[in-house]
Amino acid sequence: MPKVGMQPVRRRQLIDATIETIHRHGFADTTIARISKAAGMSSGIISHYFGGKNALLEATMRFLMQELRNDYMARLAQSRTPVDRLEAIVNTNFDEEQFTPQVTVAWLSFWAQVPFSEPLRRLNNIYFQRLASNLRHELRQLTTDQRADEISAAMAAMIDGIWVRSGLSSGRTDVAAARKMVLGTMHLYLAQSPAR
Amino acid sequence: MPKVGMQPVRRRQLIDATIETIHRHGFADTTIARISKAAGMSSGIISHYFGGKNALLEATMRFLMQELRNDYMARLAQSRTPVDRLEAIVNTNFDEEQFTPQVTVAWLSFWAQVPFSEPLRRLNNIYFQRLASNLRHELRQLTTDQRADEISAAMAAMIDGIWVRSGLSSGRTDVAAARKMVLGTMHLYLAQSPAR
Amino acid sequence: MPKVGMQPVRRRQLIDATIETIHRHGFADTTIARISKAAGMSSGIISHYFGGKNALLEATMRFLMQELRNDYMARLAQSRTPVDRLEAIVNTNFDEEQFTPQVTVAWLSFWAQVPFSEPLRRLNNIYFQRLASNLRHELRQLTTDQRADEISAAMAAMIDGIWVRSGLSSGRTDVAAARKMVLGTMHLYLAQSPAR
Amino acid sequence: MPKVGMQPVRRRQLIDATIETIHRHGFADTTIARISKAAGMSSGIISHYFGGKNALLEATMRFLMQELRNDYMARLAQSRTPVDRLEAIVNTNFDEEQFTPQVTVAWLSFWAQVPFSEPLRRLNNIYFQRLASNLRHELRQLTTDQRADEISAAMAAMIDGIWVRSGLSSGRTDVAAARKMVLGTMHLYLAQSPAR
DNA sequence: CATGAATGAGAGTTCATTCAT
DNA sequence: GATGAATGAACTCTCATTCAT
Repeated sequence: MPKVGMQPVRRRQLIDATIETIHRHGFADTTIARISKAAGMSSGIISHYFGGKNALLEATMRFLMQELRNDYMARLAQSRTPVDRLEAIVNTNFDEEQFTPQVTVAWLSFWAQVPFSEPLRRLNNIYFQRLASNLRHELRQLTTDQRADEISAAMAAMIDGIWVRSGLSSGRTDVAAARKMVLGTMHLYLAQSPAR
Repeated sequence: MPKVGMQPVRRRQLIDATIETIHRHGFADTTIARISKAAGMSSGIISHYFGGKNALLEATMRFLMQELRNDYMARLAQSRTPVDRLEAIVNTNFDEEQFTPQVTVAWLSFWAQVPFSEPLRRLNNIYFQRLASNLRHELRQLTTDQRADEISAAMAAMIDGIWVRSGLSSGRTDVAAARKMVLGTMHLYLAQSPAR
Repeated sequence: MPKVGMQPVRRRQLIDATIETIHRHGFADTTIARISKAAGMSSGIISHYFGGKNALLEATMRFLMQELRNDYMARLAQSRTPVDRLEAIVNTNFDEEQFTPQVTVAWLSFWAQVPFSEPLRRLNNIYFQRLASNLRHELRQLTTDQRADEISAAMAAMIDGIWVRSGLSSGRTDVAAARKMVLGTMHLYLAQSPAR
Repeated sequence: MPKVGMQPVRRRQLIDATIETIHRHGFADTTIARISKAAGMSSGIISHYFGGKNALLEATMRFLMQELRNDYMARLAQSRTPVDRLEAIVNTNFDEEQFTPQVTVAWLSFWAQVPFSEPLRRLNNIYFQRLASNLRHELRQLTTDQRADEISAAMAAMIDGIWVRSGLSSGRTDVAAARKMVLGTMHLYLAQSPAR
């Protein structure tokens, strides 16, 4: 009997190889041949496990989102106040493990495809909505709904802006500075906002 | 008799066709055949005028930057105070003419290529540095150097974040709201900053 | 305890699945994966039992010929006169069980491969020679050798022509009409032939 | 300016190369690479002129039908009586130029695809209907409608049967014998039929 | 100056076969 | 005996580039 339970392992290996390949060669030059070689497997394996290149790319983006999600849930468990949870959200988006050139470059690549791929668009909408919803929910406990929405929008734009700029810079971006910038802006806004 | 001075016209037509094609089909599916068809010319013309596809893409990104630059220079001529000029910078980045889905989607595409194309990286660095430099220069007249740098970084991140999010949303983004968000944040920061 | 005598059963199941698959997807799209799935077995089983895809296809064509042969032998046992036996030959070729879309489409597929496969060519030659030989043997008892050969050739061409046309038509061909056409032609020929 | 008017020449060259390749390697092993090599051109040319392999195959079958049609029209122009025209039909189907191993093997290949390709099915239906219609039209001037239909069916089956058997035999089939067999059967039938 | 026919390398995908279990 | 994971060669199609006209 063949080895059982290899599926999740192989899928994970291929997703890692995809991130690696996007980072090294760029989305446009991320080919099946390069991914499978990076994973140390044959080219046929991708169709075998994912059905095709696009499905692997979607799975990779979904995986990146899930990593953010997992990180957030872990941090959330240790947060008690709304401000704690807002910090958890920001810290998740600038986690030392996730906020690497590999990952930010991959996100940039996916974002460029989003307007032309329905599955990627759907995935990205989930990310956008989840971030906005999480921010709004906590902010609304601290100030008026309208003000909370404004602050949420500003924070979300700033977070994504830092991600883009990180993808575009060579070298690692300063995680602490990024957190400080977003949280600093938030506190500035909150200080000027009517309490709930 | 050959037409004289057609070169700039043809080049401009091809650049417009490139932006149009990126917006319609995405960067990956932007082919020589599609661009030349959109421009109503033959496929050979691109090598003829630009030497190759990549050179046309670089010229297109350079053109987009130049448009921003031109717009900024025009607004600058009418500005007297540092705050006026800061508003000019922000308004330029959210100009009704430039801040369209066509253009934001094109920028997103170029950004995704930047980490893998030396010419695009150079072009983007010019954009980044110019924006930072312009912002810093004006802000330093209003507060301390360190504070000015912080505010400049926050504003730049926010501007790029709004651009990304605009490229990723279908439909046009609200220009006035974008301006208000960035300038609002700026004024919030300045209000908390020591005057120069 | 391993099951004994499974080999013939498995082989027969795979041959049936092959005919089914050729009929459903066509020869070109008859893959190992499809055959084994239709048979409810693993893909490896075909190499296991037949050594490879081609050997299975040959075995399938051989099986179809054998079915015709068996049918003919059964009918022959009940025939007494040359004309009876000629009718047996024709009826065998248009037997309700064999002369189905499944089988005629499969024959068509095999015929198209015959010019390029030595094993299939050999098998088909057996079919051709057997049919001609059977027809000739009976006809030579009714008329001159030369005339018998002419009639045999005409009948054989007509039989194969009806098979082709049946494979090419959707829906079942009228078995009775086919028999009547071939036997009618035969009797027409015989009526004009010198008796032996 | 590029050469004009090459399109029909190139298309014809590729169709010839397709027939040649089918005859030499079989339908299943008729690849773009082999066809273009046989035509002395690059592999990309097929997509350029036909849009894809399937379209080339359809065009090839259509070409073979058209050749038969042209031959028939030429013979028809010299025919005066219904029997003359019936002979023209038969002679067309066993023309020395058309009835070659190359062509009969190609037809066999197409026939095997007909049940699985809508375009090929449509083309073949045209061939079938045209042959039947031509035969019936002439025969109905010689005997009753019902009898004419019977004779037409018998002749059509015999013609296709001879084509199949020709494709399956190595070496050329005797054209004269084929004509004699079909026309002989026809006259036999007509001699036994009530005059109109 | 401008065309578009032609090329051929490289892409994603399919699939018969192998073999450890 | 039987499985199905894994391979990699071969396929069709795409496309940037070249160049004769």
